[in-house]
Amino acid sequence: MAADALSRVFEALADPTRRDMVARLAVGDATVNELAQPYDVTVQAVSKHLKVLQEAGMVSRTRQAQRRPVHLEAEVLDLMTKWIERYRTAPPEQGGPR
Amino acid sequence: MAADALSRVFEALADPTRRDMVARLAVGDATVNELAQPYDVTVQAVSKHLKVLQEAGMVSRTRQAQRRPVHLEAEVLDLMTKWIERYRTAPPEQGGPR
DNA sequence: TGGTTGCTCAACCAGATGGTTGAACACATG
DNA sequence: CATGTGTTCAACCATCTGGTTGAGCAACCA
Repeated sequence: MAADALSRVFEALADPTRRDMVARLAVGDATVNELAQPYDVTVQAVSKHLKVLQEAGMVSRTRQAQRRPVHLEAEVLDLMTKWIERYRTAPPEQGGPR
Repeated sequence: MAADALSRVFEALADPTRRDMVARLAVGDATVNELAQPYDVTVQAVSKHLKVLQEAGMVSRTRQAQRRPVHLEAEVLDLMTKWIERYRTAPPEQGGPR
């Protein structure tokens, strides 16, 4: 995949599992195990997904004993929004991109 | 890649070349050759990129003699915007997603 | 100390992606 | 009809992706 920030964010959200995780994290921080629970994949696979989100700057990790809670960092979404606003058909307000 | 519409749109825009093409098409329709001109790849490669954009519903093709002009269909971007708005840190207005 | 829990790293695999070249199709024009 | 232009299709290739299993590390607990 291309290495630029915008590409990483779009790429990260191109996977429904990852979008789902973002939705889950919007409710509150969660551990890898908690995030893996709804899905029919191994914890390792979920850990990989998180790595993608982390490299896109969308989540951060802390340490809490042996747990590594995941925290949503939604600021990067604004990067995408700024790009998209330029090409939307239905401008949310006049005057170009916010 | 996952087959759902939202994933296809995110995926399509995860490539800087394709984003660039969208930017070019926002100015006006263009043929495959015109679109390929700025890039250091074959016309076939550009044709493949267009196929991705088309399958994401972001462009349509007509026929004009032997040319097949490409037209931007920006409506699908709203799909993405709706998703994103839910998780942005800086809500453009109160009251949840538009 | 030794075991258990939470997580990551490494190696591997099947399938997708983005590029190539070469051939073919569609249409206009000599 | 033959040739040139614009585009796509097919086959191939290297690399990436999303999954697996197995091993290992870090921190708590008995």
